[in-house]
Amino acid sequence: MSSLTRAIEEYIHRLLEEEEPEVVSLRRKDLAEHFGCVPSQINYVLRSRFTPEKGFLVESQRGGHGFIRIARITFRRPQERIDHLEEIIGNVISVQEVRRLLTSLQERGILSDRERLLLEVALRFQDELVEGYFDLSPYKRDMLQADLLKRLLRSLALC
Amino acid sequence: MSSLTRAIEEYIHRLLEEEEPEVVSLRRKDLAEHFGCVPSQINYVLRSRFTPEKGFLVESQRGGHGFIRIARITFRRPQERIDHLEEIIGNVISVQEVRRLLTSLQERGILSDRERLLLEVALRFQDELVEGYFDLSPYKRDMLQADLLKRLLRSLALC
DNA sequence: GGTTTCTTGACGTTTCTTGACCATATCGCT
DNA sequence: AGCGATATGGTCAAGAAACGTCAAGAAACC
Repeated sequence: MSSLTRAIEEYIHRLLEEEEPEVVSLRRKDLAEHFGCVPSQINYVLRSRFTPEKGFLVESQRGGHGFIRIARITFRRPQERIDHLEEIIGNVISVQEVRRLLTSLQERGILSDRERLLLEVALRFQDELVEGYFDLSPYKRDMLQADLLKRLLRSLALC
Repeated sequence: MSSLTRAIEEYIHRLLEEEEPEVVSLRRKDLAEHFGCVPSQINYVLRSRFTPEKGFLVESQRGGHGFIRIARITFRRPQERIDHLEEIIGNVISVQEVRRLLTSLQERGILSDRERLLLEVALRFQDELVEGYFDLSPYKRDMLQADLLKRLLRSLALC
């Protein structure tokens, strides 16, 4: 009784691995039929799993010969990756968003297990400090968290 | 007899030991049923026993087909080595001393370049934060840095 | 006896699935 | 070229299925 969303996600990932230019094109209706679900389920999978934060771009076109095209974002220079990360993190980031981002980076092999652990501990420590010691508002805490995260990830992107 | 929490903790530890890549995935509801307790008890066990500081990463997802995944990152180490680690970092007070320890760990190949970088950046960031925002005395700042570094090193169970 | 840790349960939030209804691109016919 | 028909894909909301949070009281610890 595995999840439908996960099955579709894995299917698309497999397609991407096979394709050479790391782009796949597919029909929403066909894919939905293949999995025996409503077409809008495909949109849900794309919206939740193939986001820019996870390193994907999705384009589509309606009408006759319509299509959905999914591409991996690739970075030529480290600076591009840094810019992308900073854009995603923004000025404020919640604990949950941090989790998701780190999980994604780990899955993509950008972060090792131990590096992730260090990031988690550093973020937790700062959060404890800022909450317990200095009693800042949750919003301020999320701001400081974004700052720390950006700083840490930027340092890694450079080596 | 506060055995419930311990029983659940041991159960999860046993699962982790069986697994090859030390990761287990479980259903909160099932586990709670298995132990005849409320589901939130599982959260308590995870929060208190499977923290990043202790070398674990916990991820979860809500909603249909939700799950809780627990990964053990740091190696199992004999108690004497853990004691040894405690002995070394427990006595560290100044940032200088911790720096020396870091360099030594790095030279011995126990800490990677990237990991060292993360530690340095986290350290510097916290110091700037504490100095600029909260205006603590240099002595206090030094202590907080040492605390952070000790926490990070412990999480990796290095030594 | 006071403090920390544990246990429970009420209430909150997120994720997934489905379906009705909306928007738009292409084609074929005038 | 214009226009309707057809073929796609998009959005949104509702309901169900998990998991999370928080606070109060009990138990254990010192």
